[in-house]
Amino acid sequence: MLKIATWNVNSIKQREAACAAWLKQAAPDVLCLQELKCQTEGFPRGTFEDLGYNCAVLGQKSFNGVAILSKHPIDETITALPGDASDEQARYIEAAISLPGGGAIRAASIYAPNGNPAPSEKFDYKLAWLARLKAHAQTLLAYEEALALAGDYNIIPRAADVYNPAAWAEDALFRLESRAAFRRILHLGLTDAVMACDSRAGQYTFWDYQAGAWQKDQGLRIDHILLSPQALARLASAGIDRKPRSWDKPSDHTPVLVSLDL
DNA sequence: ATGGTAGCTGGGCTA
Repeated sequence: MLKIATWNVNSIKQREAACAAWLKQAAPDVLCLQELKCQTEGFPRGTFEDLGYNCAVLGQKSFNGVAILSKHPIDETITALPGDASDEQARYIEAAISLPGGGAIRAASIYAPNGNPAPSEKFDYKLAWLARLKAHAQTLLAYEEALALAGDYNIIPRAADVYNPAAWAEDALFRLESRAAFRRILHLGLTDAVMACDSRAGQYTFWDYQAGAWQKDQGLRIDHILLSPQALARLASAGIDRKPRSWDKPSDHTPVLVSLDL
């Protein structure tokens, strides 16, 4: 069984120990990380290599930053989302991974822009970035491989994925433009793995640090794993591990996980 | 009620 996970850690330096602890207990084959908030050279590579993971890292000073950890060999890495050579934000990394027995899977770690306030230049950047992601996803789907696009999409797909939809109607995470952009990506032929297994409301992946959001379970489902048809055909289970959000000094996000029969 | 928290950085931005 191949386990692929995604986790926005909100600073890998603050979350290095938690990340190592979670890797030991959940033992994913692949972990996509977002919001490293460190430069590539500052990534605590040794900690993860000691646990048996290869690391592909795209860092940036202060903000953003994405990585892919893999127990299996990483053959090829792409460190930019095509479509805008002037975009310097570290929000996308993709790896082709060889599996034991001769198979392979392609995985991307995605950190989509937040986009608030909306409307604004930030919101325009979010929508443009999502359009680039759609174009690239179309390219990848043409390979007809097992593919997982995993990460923090900063999009609440449905009203059932937010504790108070009315309060979030004008937020960049829930605006119709954002949800439409997400839906256009799905319509290429990708499947939201958690929804494919269980479409109930309240499967949150993020709880704000403020106002006791975690204690009141006032969360959002904004972290997603999208699968190609070849990966979906092998989907065994998908879910959210809430435990790390309850730990001391947590990230505001918690991991999302899929198991594939590969 | 224009707060409240966290991280990076060294004042303000991002989320």
